[in-house]
Amino acid sequence: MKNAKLPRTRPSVFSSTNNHSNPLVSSNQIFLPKPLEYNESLSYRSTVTWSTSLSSTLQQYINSDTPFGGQSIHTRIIKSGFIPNTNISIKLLILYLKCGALNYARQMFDELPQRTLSAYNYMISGNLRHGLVQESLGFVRRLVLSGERPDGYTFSMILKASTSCRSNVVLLPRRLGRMVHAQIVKCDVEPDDVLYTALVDSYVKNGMVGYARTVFDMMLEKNVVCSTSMISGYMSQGFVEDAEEIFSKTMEKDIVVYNAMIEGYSKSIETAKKALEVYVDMQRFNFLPNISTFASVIGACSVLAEFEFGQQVQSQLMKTELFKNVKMGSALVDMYAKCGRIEDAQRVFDHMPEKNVFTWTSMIDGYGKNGNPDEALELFLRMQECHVQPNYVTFLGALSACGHAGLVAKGHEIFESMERDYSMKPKMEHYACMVDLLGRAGSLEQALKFIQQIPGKPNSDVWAALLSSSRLHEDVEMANIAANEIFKLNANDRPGAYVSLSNTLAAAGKWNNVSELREGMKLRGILKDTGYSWVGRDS
DNA sequence: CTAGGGTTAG
Repeated sequence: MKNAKLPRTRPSVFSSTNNHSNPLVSSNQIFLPKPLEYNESLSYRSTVTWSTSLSSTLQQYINSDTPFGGQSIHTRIIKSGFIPNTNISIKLLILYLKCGALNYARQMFDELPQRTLSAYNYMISGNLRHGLVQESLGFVRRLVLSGERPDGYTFSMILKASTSCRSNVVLLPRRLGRMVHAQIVKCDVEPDDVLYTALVDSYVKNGMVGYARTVFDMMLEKNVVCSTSMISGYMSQGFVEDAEEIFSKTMEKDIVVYNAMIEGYSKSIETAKKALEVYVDMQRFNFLPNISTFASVIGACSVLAEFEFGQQVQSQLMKTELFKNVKMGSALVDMYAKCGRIEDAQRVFDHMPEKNVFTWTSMIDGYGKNGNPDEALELFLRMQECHVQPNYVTFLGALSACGHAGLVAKGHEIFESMERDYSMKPKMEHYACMVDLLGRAGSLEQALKFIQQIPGKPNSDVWAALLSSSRLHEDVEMANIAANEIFKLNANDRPGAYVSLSNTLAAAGKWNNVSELREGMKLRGILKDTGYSWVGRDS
């Protein structure tokens, strides 16, 4: 297969799709000039004319919104036996990239007489834009091996590739960002705004806001794009005031930067009210909310349980075409459910033309949390009847519904069906849910036994579930076991475990033990005399 | 040919 040549006459790249029925495509083909017919007997001069004509026709297809029709030009070239020059080959390559016909683009690339830096960059960009990160990085590799030196375009795409994928695709992206940064310096590439922004974003996406800020400060003029990255970075680390400072200094605001603020604010209950303010504010400046705006502001309403504001947002959403969107519907269902407005959630749910696993999960979880676990489990069944595959969050919702209803046997059944029927390996969260289920029902011994048979090391969530059940049932001995396991595990969870344990002791009237515990915690440095401070910045 | 934003749990 590796050495397979292009067919003399190609099958349509889009034979599987319906593009020929797209009226835009056909009308486009009428308006575009047809290249001259190639004739073997034409003079050299005519050949040049034909090439020029082909080249400009291809360019028009590339520039159009409907590049698909351009493939017919390639077919005609092949049929005529004409050997296209490099210019035309590159244009065909760009055309195929734009169409998403990446295998054809690759073949055009491989057949080029010489591969220039820009040809590499086209391949890197095209593959990246169609989500093929591995392929894209493969061309980076080939570029480096060819001895050609990458330029600013290449570097910004490498950074984008490393941030647009999950860590297992590129090894250690956290370090990769640093390495690329070093290579940029080494290759003597003078970064422009775009490359600076890509660097800022790469540091931001890896949680290194300190480095991001350093690069950000190196830019003489901060544009709205890099400010947005910086804002998202600060927001994701909880540095709200730093984000606000950048936002206030951003002169030419656009919808994306507004959305970044709304999204950042919506993450915590303390700031979510500001998310609503920005949402109102941006509309005063005539920015119409788009799909991201709606998603974030609906999220803010969920956090605040502000269903009345949510209703207004919904009515604005209804005026757009976005109300049909599954993500929007799911966000609304979730919002109403989180606000305790389960009948509103159900109404949105019923009117949705299309539902996905997110929609079902939100609804199931909503019923579970609003004191109707039976309905939750009923929905869980109906979802499976509708052939929607539950995911691991759905199982958490179903299991916690069982926990709230005290349906221990049912919980076990669902837990077992997870692996048996869906080949999904339970995660620690599911084990924690089961411990909660058993513990809540008062079977603390059984919960402990369950923990002991968990494959792998139980984390502090699992022990915390046992601890809170112990507290619920005032089982001091079990609370001690659970809290001690947490003390051994995660420093961040110690204060919480301490509070829970000392409450259990207090509830059982064991005041001596409470003060003993307090002294012991101080000695071990888990409890400080003054308040806690575990807020730290990176770098 | 290069840069920024969006749904589900605890």
